[in-house]
Amino acid sequence: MTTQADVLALGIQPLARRESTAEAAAQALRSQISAGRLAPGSQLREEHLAAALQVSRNTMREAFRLLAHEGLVEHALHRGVFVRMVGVSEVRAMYATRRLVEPLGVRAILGSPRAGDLVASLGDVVTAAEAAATAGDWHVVGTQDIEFHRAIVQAAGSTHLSAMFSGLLAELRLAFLRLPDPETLHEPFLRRNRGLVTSLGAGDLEKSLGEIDSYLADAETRLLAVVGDGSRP
Amino acid sequence: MTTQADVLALGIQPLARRESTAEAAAQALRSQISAGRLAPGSQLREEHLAAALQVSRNTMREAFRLLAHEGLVEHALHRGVFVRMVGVSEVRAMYATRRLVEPLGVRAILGSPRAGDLVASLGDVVTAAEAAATAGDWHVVGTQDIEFHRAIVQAAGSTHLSAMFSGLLAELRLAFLRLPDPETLHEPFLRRNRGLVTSLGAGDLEKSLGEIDSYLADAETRLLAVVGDGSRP
DNA sequence: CGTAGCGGATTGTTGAGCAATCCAACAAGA
DNA sequence: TCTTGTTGGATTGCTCAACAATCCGCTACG
Repeated sequence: MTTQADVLALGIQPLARRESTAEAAAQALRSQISAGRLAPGSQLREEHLAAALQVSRNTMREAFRLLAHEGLVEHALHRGVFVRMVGVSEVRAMYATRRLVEPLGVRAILGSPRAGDLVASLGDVVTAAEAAATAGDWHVVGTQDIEFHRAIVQAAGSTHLSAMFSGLLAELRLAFLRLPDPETLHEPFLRRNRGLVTSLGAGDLEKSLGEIDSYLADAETRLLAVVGDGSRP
Repeated sequence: MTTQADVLALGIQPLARRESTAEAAAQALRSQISAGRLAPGSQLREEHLAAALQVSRNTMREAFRLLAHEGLVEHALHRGVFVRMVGVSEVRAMYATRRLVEPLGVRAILGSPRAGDLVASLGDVVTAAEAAATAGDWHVVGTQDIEFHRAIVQAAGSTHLSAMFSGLLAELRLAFLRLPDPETLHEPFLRRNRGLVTSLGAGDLEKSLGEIDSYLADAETRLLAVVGDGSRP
């Protein structure tokens, strides 16, 4: 006989709830946006998209709300929803946040008893990115770069911080979309991420923090150079 | 003639956009929840509330989405929306986050050239809370306590962090609702907040961080003692 | 040149309706 | 008695059609 206690002891969790139609529609838009097929600044008309995805206008609106909360689109009352335009001020804000948050992850990693495991899995991510770079797949490199930093913040152990940071990274991906030449941006970061893994592996807190800081300063500068030239300065 | 540049120079902002009906409905529920009239765990039936607020069911559902994203209610597919139940694990997560984030604010305040102004306005908040305590209005004391810590995090200068923290504090208010005796919880914190203002005013970073840390440890312990006894342990 | 209206297009909101799902109560079987 | 179907009512998920409110580009006018 299995008691309720037994079930709990097994660590069984409530099953992942199926996705609603609105969530599915949102996911469809999400992939279109992150693939760059829906350009930043372009308007998403509910009637048009509802017809394309074969859902009702109301459901479409619900999907828009989801995306708006994630920061992927902007909702202007009575005017419509637009793919988020990431400008100079947004990039500045994102990197201000990263400068505050990522060091927390670095400190947590080095202070953790499982520091070895954490650094090893970070190394795996960089290795995957390096392989993708060799293959010339810069889109994957970008994805792995984002994954790398998400993992760092995750190590801080705060669900709230992780959730916020995931949203920030999704926003950041919007900025990456504006890059004419992904290689120029991502190639140097690959080396920086590898360097960070090395200094983390050596347990050198000061050097690790320095690496993060220079990574962020460099990334911000490069992004601003590109975004600043955009249609909306 | 007033040009667009003139307008921008004056710092004039786009007029406060009127709220949509859904937002208004959400606001109504928000105040009901934070006033404790909608008990945590209770179900919100769309048809019933739509009738009460005299909006359509669709609009009501949109309001639910807004609240769900804020973490005030939980949405279970095909089962309905429920006022968020804050349990032991949620409280632990909230304070883990606060322990990471609030020190960032404290460091930012002491590192700012406007440290004096910042500390002064923090002092005003505590003063207001002390006045409310004298008057026996513990609900206001709680509000000011939350405002105090929101201001600290705001000083870190990250819009992302501030937004996340505001959500966290709204969640925290849900936990406060479960307190049978608000005075017991809030009274000691009043003194701690005053102490923090003092050490901030003295420019003592170590002491300030210590104050924050002991405030958080104390608050977590007290909240866990109450929440742990709740219906959902 | 600036602006005040006009009209089409789009969004905001409503209400009704039906399918899908949940849940509590009951019935059947070991 | 305990477990396992089954069923019916209640509630949510989604759609559809319609109308009101609002925005925006256009035109005409001073």
